[in-house]
Formats: sequence, C-alpha cells, structure tokens
Amino acid sequence: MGIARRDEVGQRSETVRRANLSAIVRELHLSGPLTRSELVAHTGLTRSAIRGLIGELVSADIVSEEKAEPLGLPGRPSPVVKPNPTATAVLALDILVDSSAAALVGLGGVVMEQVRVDRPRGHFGVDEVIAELAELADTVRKRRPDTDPLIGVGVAVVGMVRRADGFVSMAPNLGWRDVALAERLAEVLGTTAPISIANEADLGALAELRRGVSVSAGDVLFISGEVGVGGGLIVGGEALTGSSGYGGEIGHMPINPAGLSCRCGSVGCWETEVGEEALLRRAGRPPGGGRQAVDDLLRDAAAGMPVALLALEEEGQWLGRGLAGLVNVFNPRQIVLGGLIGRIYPFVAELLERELDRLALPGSRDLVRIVPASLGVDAALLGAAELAFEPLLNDPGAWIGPRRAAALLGAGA
Amino acid sequence: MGIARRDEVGQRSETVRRANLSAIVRELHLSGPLTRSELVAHTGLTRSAIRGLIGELVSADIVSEEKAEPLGLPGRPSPVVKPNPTATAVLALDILVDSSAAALVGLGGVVMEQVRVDRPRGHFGVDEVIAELAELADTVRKRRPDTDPLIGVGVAVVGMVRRADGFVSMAPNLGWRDVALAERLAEVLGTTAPISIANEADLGALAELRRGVSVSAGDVLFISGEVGVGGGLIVGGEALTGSSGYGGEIGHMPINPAGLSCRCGSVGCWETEVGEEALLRRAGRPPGGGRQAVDDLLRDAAAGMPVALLALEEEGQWLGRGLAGLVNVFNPRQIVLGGLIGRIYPFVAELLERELDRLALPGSRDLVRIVPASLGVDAALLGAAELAFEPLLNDPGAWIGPRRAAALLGAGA
DNA sequence: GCCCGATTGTAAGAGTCTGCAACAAACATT
DNA sequence: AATGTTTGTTGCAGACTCTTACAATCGGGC
Repeated sequence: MGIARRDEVGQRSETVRRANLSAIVRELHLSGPLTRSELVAHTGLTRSAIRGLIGELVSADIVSEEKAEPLGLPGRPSPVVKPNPTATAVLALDILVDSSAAALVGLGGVVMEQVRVDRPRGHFGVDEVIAELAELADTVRKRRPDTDPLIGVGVAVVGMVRRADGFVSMAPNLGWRDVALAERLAEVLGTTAPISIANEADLGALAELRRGVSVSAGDVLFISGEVGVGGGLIVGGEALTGSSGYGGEIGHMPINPAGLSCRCGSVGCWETEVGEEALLRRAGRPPGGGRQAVDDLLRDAAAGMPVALLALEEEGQWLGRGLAGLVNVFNPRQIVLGGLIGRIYPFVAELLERELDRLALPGSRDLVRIVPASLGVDAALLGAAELAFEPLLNDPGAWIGPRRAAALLGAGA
Repeated sequence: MGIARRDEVGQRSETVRRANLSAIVRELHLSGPLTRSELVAHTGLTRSAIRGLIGELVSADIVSEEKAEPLGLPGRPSPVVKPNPTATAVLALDILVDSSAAALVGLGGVVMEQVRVDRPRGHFGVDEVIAELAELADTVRKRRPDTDPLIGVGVAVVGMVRRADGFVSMAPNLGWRDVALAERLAEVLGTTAPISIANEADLGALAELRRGVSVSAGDVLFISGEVGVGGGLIVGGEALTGSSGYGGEIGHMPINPAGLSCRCGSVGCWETEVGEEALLRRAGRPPGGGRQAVDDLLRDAAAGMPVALLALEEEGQWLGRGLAGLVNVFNPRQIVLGGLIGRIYPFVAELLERELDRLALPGSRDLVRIVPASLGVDAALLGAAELAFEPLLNDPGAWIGPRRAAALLGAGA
C-alpha cells in the first residue's frame, strides 16, 4: 500500500518456512479440516515437510490432529488436521446503518458467538456507538472466556476508513467526521490484540470472496447498496484499498450532470440515482422509510403495481449504466450485488443483462456474470473477522514462540 | 489474473535463491549500475550471498563487473555491477494512432536502436500494419546483430488486448476487430522469443512507473488521451489488467446521459466529452484535424483567443468531473496526464485542482497530485520493453542454464 | 485367519541456501 | 610508512526442505 518499498527485498531461508506455514494455515482456514495427505497434495510439499510444520502448529495450539475414521479405502489412514478455533479466535465488530454487531470467530471461519442489536437510523455520537460496541463485545467474550487471548480485532464501518491507523474520515450515515476509531476502541475493549478497521463494503467483498459466492474468483466487483452505495473491489484475488484505504467509493462516480446534489457535495453521483432514496422517490414514497419501506415497495411490485414496477425499471437502467462503466474500467469476472441492490436484483436481472449488452465493451462484457450476494446482513461482520485473521494467515510463525508464552502467562494470572 | 490458484503454494529453498536473483536483477534494471556494496544495502542480503549470486549472473552474461574508479573515499573500492544490454535485449514495438515504432532495449532500460514511422490516421488492414512492423523490427535488428538472441518481444497497441494470448478484441482507431496479433507477429518476426502484448495506455503507465514521473509511486492513474481516452492503472505497484486484460477503459465510463453517442455503441462516454473531437467541436473547428489542429488551438488559446479559451475551460470541467469519480473509486496518489490531455494540462491545471476540491471526497482528494506525463510519444514503446523484460526480472534463473546453451548454439551455427 | 498391495506416517542423511566471523585487499589520511 | 576504513573472500554453522528407506495401518483375496 502506498509507496512501493524496494528495500529489504532479500529473502532468507527462514522465509521459506514462514511461507510454508502460512500456506498450510491459509489452506485450512479456507477449506476447513483436511487430512495430512490432502495438505501434501494441495501445497506440493513433501510428507516430511508437512510433518514438521504441522507438528509446530500443533504444539502452538493453532491446529489439532485427530485420528481419521476409516473411509473404506486401502492404505494407511491419514490423520485429520483441523483448526483450533478457541486458540485462534478473533473479535469481529460491525457498525452498519441501522445495527451493530459483535462476533467471536475462530480459524476456519467458525462463528462461535454472535450478537446484533438494531439501532434507529440517524446520527449518533461517537461515544454512544463505542459504548454499545464495548457492551456487545463484552457479552460475547463472557460467553466464551476460553477464547482469550484474542488473535486480533476486526471492525467494519459504514464510512471511509484510512486503513493504516483505523481513522474514519467520514461516515455520513452516522454523522461522523474525523474519528480516530481504532484508538477509541483500544481504550474500551480491554485487549492488546491489534485492531484493524475497514469499510463495510470492502469487508463484504472480502467475506463473499472467502466464504460466499466469490470463492475462487479473482476479480470481483462487490456492490453494497443501502442508504448510500458502497463498493468493494477484488483485483487479482486481493482487495483494492487505494493509497490510503479510501478506495472503492463507487457510489460517488459522477453519472448524471443534470442530477441531484449529493451528500458528498458533488452533483449527480451514482448513489443519487440508485440509492434507497432514489428508489422511493421514483415510486412516489417518502424518503427515509428504511428497509421496511423498500420491502413494501418490492411487495407491491411483485403484486404488479405499475408505479412500483416503473420505479424499479428506472432504477435498473441507472444501475446498468453505472455497472457498464465499472465493467469497462475493471474488467471483473463477477459482479456481486448486496444489500438493497441485492434485494431488488430479481426484479431487474434481465434488464441489467440487456443494459450491459448495450453499453459495455464486448471484450469485458462477455465474461462477466452478475450474481446476488449470499451472506446477507452479516457479510461485513464476517469480513471483519477475515481482516483480523490476516496477520495470523500471513505469518503463523509469529504466534508460535511468543504466543505460547502469552498463553501461559494468561493461565497463570 | 483470472482464477486464483491455491495450488502449488509450497516454497522450497530454491525459491529463495530465485527471489534473491530476481531482486538483484530488478534493482539493477531500475536503478542502473550499482556497486556490490550498494546492492548489499539495497537488498539487505549479506556480502557473501551477493557474491555468489552476482557470480552466477556474470557467468550467464546477464551482468558484468568492472573495477571501480577510486572515488576519493577511504576503504576498498567496490566493483560496479552493470547490466549487460546486448545479452539481455528485448524488441519493443508499438502501434499508435498515427505512427508505429520499433526499438531494441537492453536491461537497465538502455535504448540501443529506435525507428518510428508516421502513418496517416484512419483504418488500416492488419496485414499492412504487420508488414510495417516486421520491416521496422528488421531494420533495428540488422543494425545490432549482437543483440541476438532476444529475451522477449513486447508490443503496445491502441486497442483492447487480451493479455493471455495477445488477442486484440477491438481497435477502433485502426478499424480492427478480433485479431490474433501475437500469432500473426510470431509468424513474421522470425524469433522464438515470447511475445507479450498489451494496451498502449497500460504500457504508458508502466513506462512512467519505471522510467518516468511515477517512479516510487504505488497507486497511479495514468490517462492517455488521443482520439479516444485510455487509462492505465497502477494498484499497489502493479498494473491493473482485469480478469482478461481488458481493464482500464476509463474513456468509456458513462458520464453524461444526455451526451453524444460513442463509437463503442454507448451514449455519453467520458471520451465523447474530453477526447480530441470534443475539444475541436467546442472550439468550432472541424473534427479529424489531428495533432496539428490541437496544437493550433492551443496556440490560439495562448494568444488569448476567447473561443479557444472557452473550449479549454469546458474541456477542463468535464475532465475534472471524470477525474473526481476516478479518484473516489481508486484513491490514487498520483494522476498522470499523457497525450492530448497532457498537452492541454498547462491551460487547465488550476481549474482541475478546483474541480477536484469541489467534487472529490476529502479523504481521497487530499493526497492526490496531478502531474503531466514525462515520456512523450515513446511512453508506450518503453512500456512495451518493460513488459518484455518482466519474465527475466521475475526469474533470472531461467536464463542461466538454458540461456547459455542457446547462446552457444547460436554461435556455433 | 493369513498374506498381499496400497497408502501414508516416521526417521535419518544429503543438498541447498544464507548468515556469521575472521582474514585479506585496496584505498585515504597523517 | 603506519593506521584506520571499507569491502571482497573464505570457511563454517544453521535452517530448511527433499530423498530414500522403513514401519504402520487399512482393504481385499485366498
């Protein structure tokens, strides 16, 4: 991220071990429990290498080995290696438009505990929300004290987040500006685990990539539409964050110079044409109705009410127009529609395909597939967990020496 | 690119050697000749490791060592390691709107030979252009027969290119559709070196990143404006190609639903508002005048002619509006303006900054800097060379055993 | 119930790579 | 000419994985 460092590029032989440990843990995290011999096949390492590495992971409590059930196949059965969720737990938090949540998630993506509380829409003080999060976190952690100490904390926020230090530059849906969220959370959470914060749509995209409909896709455009429209971009299997982590604000592409003025200060942004407010306005309904109002509209459309159908058609046209532009710029293989936009997808699916045929460049258009998101409200929460796992996945070795010491200290206290 | 392979991720100790060789060669390619001790400092490797690796590179003729001139400093002088351009030469070709070129470039970016021929604008048969390129290639290669055998061939084309196999899906400025360019070139060039092809703007961005104004920048948006508007995106130090290599077509973002119809079949694409034709139209001049017509317009503007100034102002507003959207989506650190857009930059610089202040999101806007491109017409050609170097930079080891054998064979024949 | 083939874990030795430390070489300064 | 500084050279040790041979555990067939 940011400036490319051409420093310290030299590799040492220790690097190999780190990379191999990382490959094994990542594989287990993504695919779930695997036998040793499956790991041999997946990683290309030899049995002896796997043996040594697994041994180390076992002794650090990151994974455990179990005798395999006989499968009815010839040959010696291979022990099953499974992630040890309690010793590798992360705390995931999210701050959405109208709810907050906390969850404890273990390696492999196992959700051990989860709480979500609704919150009316509107502006909320930073203190208020942080207190709410601290309480949620306390609730889940008290239910599972065996997950201490935590590997990390991941947070999803509806707003623009600078990744390096978890600074929220702007969160219009909450009425926030310039909040040092990571610092504030560190004070109240009572854990020394590192805190990573990112945008809700970015993390929704990550969750779909790891656990949802984008598994095994490398170039994905994820759209999360609620009040505003956010975007998460996966490029070559990795999240596009931009130079400071503010990237992906596709809701603020200028699309209609004759359009309405946007909360961001510009005019005719995409979200003024495809956001929740635009949809309700076109159907002649009052703004601010939230999820309920949109569901009513969709029910009316399903019942054949002309105003509702017309509103959805217009929505679909603007959606298609914006998507075509994004397809031309990113050439993704998959477009994932989440939130509001995922809910209206069934009504506009054919229209969207037609608009892409008409407006997008053939080379890029041909391969792209539009699909609805699969993880629902919890997408960002799961993504926050994935974000928190990242350091462990990249360098499990760091948890092997020191971590044991820390665990023993914790037990002694 | 494409599907993320989670296969064969295991690393062996040979990997380390490969990575270290790669780091050294890449460092020399980017920074030019360096002393051994500078290499030690840059890579973080030890003197003994550097010694072994350099020795291998020398014996493979990829680099050579020379005694250092005494610099007036105490201590034993460190020998200078310099790339050996003739043994590491690539052939770079470009097919632009109104010219074609060929060059022989050696490791380190040394242009050893170069030819460019102009060509009137308009549609040209594939055979015609390929014959032209073959002749240009022949010319430069005959002048430097010592560069045989070539390391690779890189080609820049004004069109949409599928990177995997060098297939040109569309090149409106040439009137091409679905041309298997890599195959066709392989037939006529008479070399077995691998041929890599990419879009002209993408390679312009790469050239600026390696040799121009974006050196040491990690997230860059490069804009190449001629008849159309192309874009090259650098994300985290690497080119964004999209899933098939068609990415970066920022000229075809929809920006004005009430705008003109575009060559691509859509309506109101960005390039219909900021391309050459739009600029001339606004100044009340006939389209198709090419570079000359634009230069006339700029001269008139410099002389204070109101129509010309007004046309440039409108151009700047549309430019700013599009840039603001791209800044919101990509959060780049730098925007590089090339081609037509680079030439008009002096006239719109302040306006652009104002428009960004007004339209882009604060977090992303704050850090971004707009600069004109530095490499001129040859940007794409230099980028094509960089593209062709890539395999050598990534794995110099592959040229160490086999390459020597090939060189000896060539000498014997 | 025993033997055989298949598959996989285990253990020891070898190979490859880099880091470390001591020494030698080449330069400037005094 | 002596001294200090920087850097190449060399030999040894450490870390890691691969190879190879062997033992363990399964199903199937006689």
